[in-house]
Amino acid sequence: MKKAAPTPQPARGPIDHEVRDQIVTAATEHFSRYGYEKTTVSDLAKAVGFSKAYIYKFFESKQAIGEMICANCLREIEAEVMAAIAETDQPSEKLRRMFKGFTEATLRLLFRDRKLYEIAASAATERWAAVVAYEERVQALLKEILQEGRQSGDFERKTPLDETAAAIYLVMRPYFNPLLLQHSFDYTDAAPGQLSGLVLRSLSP
Amino acid sequence: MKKAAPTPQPARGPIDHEVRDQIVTAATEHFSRYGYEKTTVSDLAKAVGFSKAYIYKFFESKQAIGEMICANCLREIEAEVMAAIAETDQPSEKLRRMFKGFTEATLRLLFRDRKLYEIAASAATERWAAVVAYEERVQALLKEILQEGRQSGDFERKTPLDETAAAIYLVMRPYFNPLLLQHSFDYTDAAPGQLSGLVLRSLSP
DNA sequence: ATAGTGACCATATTACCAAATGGTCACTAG
DNA sequence: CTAGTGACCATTTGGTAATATGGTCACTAT
Repeated sequence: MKKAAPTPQPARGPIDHEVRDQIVTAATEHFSRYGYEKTTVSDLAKAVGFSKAYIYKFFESKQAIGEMICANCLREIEAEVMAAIAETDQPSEKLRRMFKGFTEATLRLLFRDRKLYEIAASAATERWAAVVAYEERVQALLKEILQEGRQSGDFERKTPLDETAAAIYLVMRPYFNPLLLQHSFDYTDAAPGQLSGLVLRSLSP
Repeated sequence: MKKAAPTPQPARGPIDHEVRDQIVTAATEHFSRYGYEKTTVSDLAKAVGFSKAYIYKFFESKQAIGEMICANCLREIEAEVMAAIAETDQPSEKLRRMFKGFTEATLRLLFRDRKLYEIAASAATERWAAVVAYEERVQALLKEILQEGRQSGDFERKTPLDETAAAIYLVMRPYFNPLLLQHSFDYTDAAPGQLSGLVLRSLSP
């Protein structure tokens, strides 16, 4: 019962085209150097060597370009966390790493890639498709770990899986949603540990 | 080992003075009707019938007045939640009510008293003394409930109390910090229930 | 001494207009 | 037909001068 995201691929023009990639590359460069707002579509056009109008043959809007970059960014974070998770077999340790990994990666986005954060913030506020998809994937990842833990006997099996997953997601959310994380700087050191602890206690059989 | 809050009573002039109360009354009225930013100190002076300069005999700044109002507001929320908690004896039910009560009260502040929310937001962002004190009181309340539950045998006793309290506080925080709550509207219905459930599972002996 | 204020200052806000930006489209070159 | 664009429009944004606001202080009246 899962409908396609509101804007799965509203892309214009040929999906697979050299110029499209050039635009994305230029946008990544410009957005992360000068920021999303400060970069104009004309800047990107100049960088690619075409006219502004041509950009719009490939992207519906500036936001659509931002959405690409943002999606890449989120995929990167996700990949990093998944790598950390894959290093261990214990479901409980996976949960801990998931928590810590997302917090650190999001934090890095906020500090190291300050400019890109700007996009992520807009994306989260306006609930761009890329963000909705990201959140869904994170929830799916969480559910996988939970199921694995249930099968291995590490986690309790009484509470409905969906409820457990939803609750744990709510616990984690403030630490990988950039908007929320912003208001939790004082806690980012201790929170992942303390909260994984609490969550794992709640999962004990 | 608890130091006094950074600004316990930086109040100017006589603490107990009719005019001070009049100012607070007028400020409550104006702030909740027109908003904190839109209300000028001169407006308050006019409402009270004195000159603007006289206001400053009682308050160090406009923010100090806002802090008063904000503190009242928070005390009200707190009182309401404490009343709901006092209705039951079961520590687990107390926790549930605490969670639900704070969420609903904060939500009401956000919607019904939209104008006052403006102050609460500034207060939370800039960590005014009133907010710091409020957070400390909430944590203390939480600890009380936990200790009660431990003594009655309802809650586990292995995990250090301070750690349990800190973790649960982190779970609750997004729902009674106005800044965070703002980004969680989609979850305010389900979250208190689901999260109390998770927390209580983590507390089971 | 106490209750109270007008006049004043530095900064923040507003109001306004010119320039810049996101976005479209009819059009040309090949 | 395809690749590409200059000219154009409505809306934002940026800059700036005028105004309003937070805050102080020397001062008066009692």
